[in-house]
Amino acid sequence: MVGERCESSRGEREVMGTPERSKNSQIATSIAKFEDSPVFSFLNNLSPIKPVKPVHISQTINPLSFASLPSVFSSPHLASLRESRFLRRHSLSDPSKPEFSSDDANKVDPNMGVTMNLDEHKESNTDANCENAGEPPYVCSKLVVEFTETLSCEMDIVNSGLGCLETKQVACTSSALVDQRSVNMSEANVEVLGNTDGNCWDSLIADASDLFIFESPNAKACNESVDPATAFYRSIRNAIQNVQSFGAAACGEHGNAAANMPCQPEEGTGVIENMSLQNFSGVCRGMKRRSLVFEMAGGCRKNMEDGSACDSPLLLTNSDGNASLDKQIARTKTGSDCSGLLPGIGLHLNALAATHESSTSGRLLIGSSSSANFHPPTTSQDLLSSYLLESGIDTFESLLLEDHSRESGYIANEDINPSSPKKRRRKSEQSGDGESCKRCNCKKSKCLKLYCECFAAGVYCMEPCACIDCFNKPVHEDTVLATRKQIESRNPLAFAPKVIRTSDSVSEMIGDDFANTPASARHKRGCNCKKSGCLKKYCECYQGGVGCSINCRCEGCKNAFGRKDGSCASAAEHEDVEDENDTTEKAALDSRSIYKASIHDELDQSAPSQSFSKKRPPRAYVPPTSSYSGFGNSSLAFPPPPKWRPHLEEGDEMPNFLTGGGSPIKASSPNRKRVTPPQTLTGLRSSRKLILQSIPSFPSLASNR
DNA sequence: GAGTTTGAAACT
DNA sequence: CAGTTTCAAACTC
Repeated sequence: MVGERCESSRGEREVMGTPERSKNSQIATSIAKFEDSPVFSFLNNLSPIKPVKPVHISQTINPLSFASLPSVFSSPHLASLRESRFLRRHSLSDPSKPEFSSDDANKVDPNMGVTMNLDEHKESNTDANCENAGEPPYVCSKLVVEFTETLSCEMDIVNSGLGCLETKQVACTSSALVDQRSVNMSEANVEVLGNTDGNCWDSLIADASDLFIFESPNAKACNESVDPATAFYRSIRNAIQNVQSFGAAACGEHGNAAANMPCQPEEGTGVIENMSLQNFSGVCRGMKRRSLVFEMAGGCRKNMEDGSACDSPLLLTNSDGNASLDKQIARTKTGSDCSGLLPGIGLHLNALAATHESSTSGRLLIGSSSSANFHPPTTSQDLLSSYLLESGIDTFESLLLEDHSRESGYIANEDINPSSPKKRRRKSEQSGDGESCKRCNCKKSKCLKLYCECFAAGVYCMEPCACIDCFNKPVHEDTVLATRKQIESRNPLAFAPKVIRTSDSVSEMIGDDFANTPASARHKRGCNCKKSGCLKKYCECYQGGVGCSINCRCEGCKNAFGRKDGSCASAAEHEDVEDENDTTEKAALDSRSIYKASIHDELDQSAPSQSFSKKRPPRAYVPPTSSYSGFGNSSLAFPPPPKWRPHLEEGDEMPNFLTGGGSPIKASSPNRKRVTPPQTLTGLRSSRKLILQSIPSFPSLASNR
C-alpha cells in the first residue's frame, strides 16, 4: 500500500498541478482518494518516465550549460563508475526510504550516510522546521535531499510540514532555474537552501563545489566513505539529481496533493522498503537518464541507458555539430553507442569499409585496406591522397559509395546483356555467389597476379571461378596481401582503375549530355594496341569505353569512343553505319539495347554510357594537343561501349575499373613507358560523381598500406 | 568448347 | 628502359 501510495503520488503529480493541494488536508483527501486505486497504482508504475521528459526538454534548452561538466562526466569509464554508483546509491537509498517511515527512523544503514542524514532530517522535518542553522552543513543538505526527494515522491512530505512545502515552492523556483540550465545544479540547491536556510549557504556552496568531485573518476574512493560529510555530499547529489529529474514537474505540481502524497511513515517497514525499492527503481532510471544526459553533454560517450536517452535533446544538440556523422554512426551502430559519434576517422572509415564490404560480397581487401588506410603513409598512399585530391574527392566515403554504386550498376547491367560468353558467365556468376567475383580462368598465375581479374579487382576468387591452383582465397589471405604489396611496391597504383574520368574532358564537352560520355574519361596509361585497331576489348581504352588519347601508343586506332588523333564518329554516323560494320554491329546493338534498358540506372550511375543510352555516339576525344592523327577516320562503326557498358551491360569490363595495373607514374607500355600523372580532375562538384566513377576502388588503393 | 588472337603484365 | 615472355581475356570457329 505504501508503495502504491508513493507511486501514486508520483503519478498524480502529473495529473494534478494545483499547489494548494499540498496542504495536509488535501493530501489526506488525495490519499484517500487515490491511494487505494489500482488504476493509479498502475499509472504510477508508468509515471516515473513521464516526469523526466520535461527535464530533457529543459535540458535541450540550454545544453551548453553542461559544457562545464564534461570534464567530470566525459570519461566512459567514469560513466560506468557513475552508473554503478547510482546503483549503489540506490541500494543505499533504498534503506533510506524507510526513513520516511517513522518505524524505520531508527533503522540504521551502516552504509548509508544519506540514510542517516535523511532520517535525521526527517526528524527535523517533523518539526516542520527547516531552520537548522545550528546544525552542521550536512544537516542543511538534508533539506535539499528531502525537498528533492519529495518532489520525486520518494519522500515523506507529510512529515515535512508546511514550512518544507514552502521550501519546495522555493525549490521549484530553483528547479526552474535548473531547467533554464542554471548550469550548475548545485546552484539550484543552493538557492533552495538559501530560501530555506541561508545559514547553510556557504557550506552548501562549498559542498556543492565538491559535489562534482564525486563525479570525478577519482571519486569512487570517496564514495566508499560514509562519514557525515560524504553522506552529505551524497545527499546533495541525490538532491540535485532529483531536482533535475523532477524539478520541472514539481514546479507545477509540487504543491499538489499528489506531490505530497506521502509514503506514510506509519506503514510497515518491509512494505516500505519494497516500495522504496520499487520507487527508487524509477528514480534510478531518472537518475541514470540524467547522468547520461550529462555524459551526453560531455560528448555523448556513454551508451544510452534507454532508447529515450539517445533521443535526449543533448544528443540532438550534439548532433547539431556532427549531424551527418552522427546519423551515420547511429545507423551503423544502431544508435546504441554514442561513442560512435566521436570515433577517429579511422574508425569511421572502417565502418564505412565494413559496410561497403558487406554490401559487396567477396571484396577481398576492403577490410584490411580500410584499416590499412591509416598505416604510415607510403608512396602509394600519398599517391592515393593526391589522387583523391586531384579528383575532387573529399571523402573516402563517397569513393566507397561511388564504387559500390558502380558495382551495383555493373551487376545490374550484367543481367541485361547476356550476349557474350563472358556475359553469360557474368550472369551466371551474378545469380551465383557474388557480384564481386570476376570468374577468372587463371591457370598459371595462381590468381596472384594482375592477370587475374579477381585479384586485380581486389576480390577473392570464388566458386564461379575456373581458376586452377588458386591462391586468391581467404585461406591464403596472407599470401594475397603480400603479393599485393609486392605488386604495389612495383606500381603503387597497380590496383587503381585504368580508366579515369577527367574534368578536363568533361569541360570539353559541349553539352551536359556529354559530360557522361566515354570521352569524358581516359585511360590513364593509354593502350598499346597494334592489331585490334582499338575496336575490340583487347584494347583497354575501348574496353573501358573511353576514347584513345595522346597517351596511347596504339596503331591504327579506330576507337569509336575517340581516336587518339581526335577524330570521332558522330552519332549519326554510328547510327547509319552500325549495320554496315559487321564486327561491331552486334555489340552496338547490344549496347544500345542495354542503354535503353538501363537508362534509369544510368542516371544513378552517372556512367558515360548514359550518353549511349541516349544513342549518342561515343564522342571522340579531341585533345587540344592531339598530335597523333595517323589513324584516321576509318572506322565509323558504332561499337559497343564496353568499358562503361559494364554499368549497363554485363560487366566484363567492369573489373577493369577495379582492376589496377594502370600506373600514372610509370606506364608499362612496352612501346613507350612514360611517367604520366593521373589526369587531374579539377572538375566541379557537378561532375564529381562522374569523376568518382572512375576512381579506383577504395579497397584496392588503400589496401596493403 | 577448343583454339587463336591480342595486349597487358611480368620478367630480364 | 627496352625487349621478351607470360598470361588470361577476348575472340573466332
